[in-house]
Amino acid sequence: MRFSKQRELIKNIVQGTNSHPTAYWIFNKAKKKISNISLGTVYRNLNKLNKDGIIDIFYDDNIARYDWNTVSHDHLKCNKCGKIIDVKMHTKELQKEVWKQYKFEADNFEITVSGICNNH
Amino acid sequence: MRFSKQRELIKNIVQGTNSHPTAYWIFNKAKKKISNISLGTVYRNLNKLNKDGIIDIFYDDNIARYDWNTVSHDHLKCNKCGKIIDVKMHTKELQKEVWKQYKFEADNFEITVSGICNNH
DNA sequence: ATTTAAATAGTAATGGTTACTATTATTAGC
DNA sequence: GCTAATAATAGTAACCATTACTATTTAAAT
Repeated sequence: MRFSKQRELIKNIVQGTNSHPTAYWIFNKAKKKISNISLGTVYRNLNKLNKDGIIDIFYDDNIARYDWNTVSHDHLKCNKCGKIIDVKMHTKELQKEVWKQYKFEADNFEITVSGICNNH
Repeated sequence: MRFSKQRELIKNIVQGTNSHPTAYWIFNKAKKKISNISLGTVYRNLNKLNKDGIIDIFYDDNIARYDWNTVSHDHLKCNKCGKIIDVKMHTKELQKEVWKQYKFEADNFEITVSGICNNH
């Protein structure tokens, strides 16, 4: 993969926020540095960075969000303020449970917890 | 809400399968009974049935899937055959965990487990 | 039976994302 | 440093899932 200042910028934007941004948010942020950057470039690079394991993609309902945190983790989503908080849940018990009950070999857990965060 | 044979059909299709169908799949199935049914009608009624608590919507990556099972439950997704299996995980421990560690009042858990199902 | 408004079919529009293409820019070999 | 090869880009068109619009049909209350 060849260097490009667009990809470098996009990577830095994702790695510089905890806000789990959408592609469009990243695009607008990027435009402040490279005013004619293309939305297609943003998507192409986000996908490329994801395939290389540099960033993470997850879906909040039906839209993609990007995350610098590539180690498997979970999300707490506040019903009052919409904030999404990164957490790491203990899944060992769940893993045992699905194996015992369903003979399912789990290799990944995606847990989204909805509720009310500690700001309310 | 007024009766309509289209909505009745759509409800029966969703309630008659465990396959977690997409809107388009439901549309095609519905066309066999009402050949000129409109895709918009399918979407409108799926949303209406969901708002009335008759069916459930969840998102598999970025596309909506519909489920007759409206009680909170979780999914095992097989990486080999793509099959999505309904399960009910025990979330009491997780609930305690998010409260103790993050002071987050959980009211719903959405857990998707990826792995290999017992057909492989 | 008549009236009223909800629901529909058909189609256009929207929003997020991907594909295409001519041009630009990185990098390897001289 | 210069050139050649080709990866990456900007700009735009296309795509797909979903929603909105509108004239017409239909359920059901009077």
